[in-house]
Amino acid sequence: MVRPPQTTAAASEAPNHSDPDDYIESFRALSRPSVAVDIVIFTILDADLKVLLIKRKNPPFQESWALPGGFVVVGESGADGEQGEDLEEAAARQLSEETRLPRGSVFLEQLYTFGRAGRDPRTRVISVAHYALVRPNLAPFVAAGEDTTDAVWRSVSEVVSLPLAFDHGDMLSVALDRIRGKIDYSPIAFELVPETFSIPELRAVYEVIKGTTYDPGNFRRKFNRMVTDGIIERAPGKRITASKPAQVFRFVRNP
Amino acid sequence: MVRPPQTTAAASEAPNHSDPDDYIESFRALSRPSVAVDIVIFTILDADLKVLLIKRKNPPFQESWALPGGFVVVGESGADGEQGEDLEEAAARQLSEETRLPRGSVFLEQLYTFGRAGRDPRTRVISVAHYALVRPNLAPFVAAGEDTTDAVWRSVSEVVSLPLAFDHGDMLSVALDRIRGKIDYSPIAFELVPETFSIPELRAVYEVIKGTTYDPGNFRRKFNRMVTDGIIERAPGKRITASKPAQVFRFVRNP
DNA sequence: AGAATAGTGTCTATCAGACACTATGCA
DNA sequence: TGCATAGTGTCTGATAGACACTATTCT
Repeated sequence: MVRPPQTTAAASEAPNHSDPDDYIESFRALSRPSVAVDIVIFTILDADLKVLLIKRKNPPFQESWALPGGFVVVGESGADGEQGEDLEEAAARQLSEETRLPRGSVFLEQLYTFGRAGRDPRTRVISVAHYALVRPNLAPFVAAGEDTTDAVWRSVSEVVSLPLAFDHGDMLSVALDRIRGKIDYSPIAFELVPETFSIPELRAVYEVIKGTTYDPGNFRRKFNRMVTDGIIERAPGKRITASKPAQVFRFVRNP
Repeated sequence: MVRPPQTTAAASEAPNHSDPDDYIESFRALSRPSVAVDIVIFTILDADLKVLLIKRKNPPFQESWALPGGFVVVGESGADGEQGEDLEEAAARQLSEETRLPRGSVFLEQLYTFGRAGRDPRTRVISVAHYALVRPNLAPFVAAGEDTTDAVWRSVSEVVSLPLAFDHGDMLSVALDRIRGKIDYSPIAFELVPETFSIPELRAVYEVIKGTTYDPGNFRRKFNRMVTDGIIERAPGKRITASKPAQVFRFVRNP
């Protein structure tokens, strides 16, 4: 097993506080945690909000459920060379490795950075948490065969009362707060329906995320305003339901 | 000058992909950037939004203006020992070192993590940006004598068209977006007035941050509702102005 | 007395919530 | 034909914006 490098040089040499750059440099040497990226990946299946979890095979937290994640690839270089991958790159790579979905087909955004000392018992790890939204029509392709990856969709309502590895429970809470707040003033709901969708389908997304019901008439009126504002537009075809088929719409990315 | 430690062991040994833990460990060894904390510190002085900047004395970006910041202290230990300071601790320490204001007297919150490869030309540095809000009655104590610290309050309207060191210009933009959005649905405006304040004073905060004017009557009505809702309460005394003195209020933290 | 700003009242357009009602396709 | 759900219409209360007006203190 590869051991993390030791900062013996920095630790043994006392910083020279009279030279500010020396002072800074000594702190930089002392500040070399591992940096990870963890992702709270949501989808909606069976009118239920799901999160993608992985069962850990190794300690610590062996056999616990955890969020997908991994370490950021960092190059060792100065001004000229490569310094490794961007944080968004690391998150996108992790996301596509875990879901096997093509890049760009999944909404991905930085969430919050978790860096509490001791959050990983092995060594100091700072994790830049992200969240992702997978359209329900793509979700069945994720974790389809459990032989490809060990990831499974689990109901959020069950998972919140389940101890997750590390501080992943906190990450899930923060991610839930984020999407519950953000759905009201940003178009993230359109990331949790197929490219074309009916108003009742969109309403179901709001109801699942907010945990309340919406009056069908009032909800429709709100999105009819978005049609006249050009934010969404009618799409050809109809959505077949158990009764009367519904008109489908499409989100206009740059109205 | 202290050199950053090299991860020669990890770089020369090929990861053993058949053992997942070995694989992970090798990535962890490869993922040891420096981690910094930078802070966008706002206040309002002379009816103008200000940000605290520092003139860099050393390369890179020598003589450029930069945000206050510093490296996170990270311990080298496993399960039992100390792993260093939390991110919030690092930010609070940096904030109090730079402003000399007592802890807890300044609002401080994590903003976003900037980790683009190459953002620091020396080595890979990932910076967890924060923002802080200093009450205007405390602001004059900050950077009062330029002998204590080298920090100065600069007008945001000037700074946005000024090249800052590293990606600190991006940090400022993100921080501005954040407070402009958040002032509408969270009580952060109360962090930019003295503990007691008049309605016109509070209105001035909104006007400076949003860059618009508010109708005095309509604005007052909104905050009168907050009085009846117990979010703010009348405080004794009056605020002396050039004309009619104004009633003062106090924010009720837990109504 | 007059300037300046605090503070009140009123009209209107917009929008959310509640809810009754109509339309249409499927079993 | 009846059921289920799509889709429409209407009433009401809350609120934001525009703006006219009154109140109080300082100079």
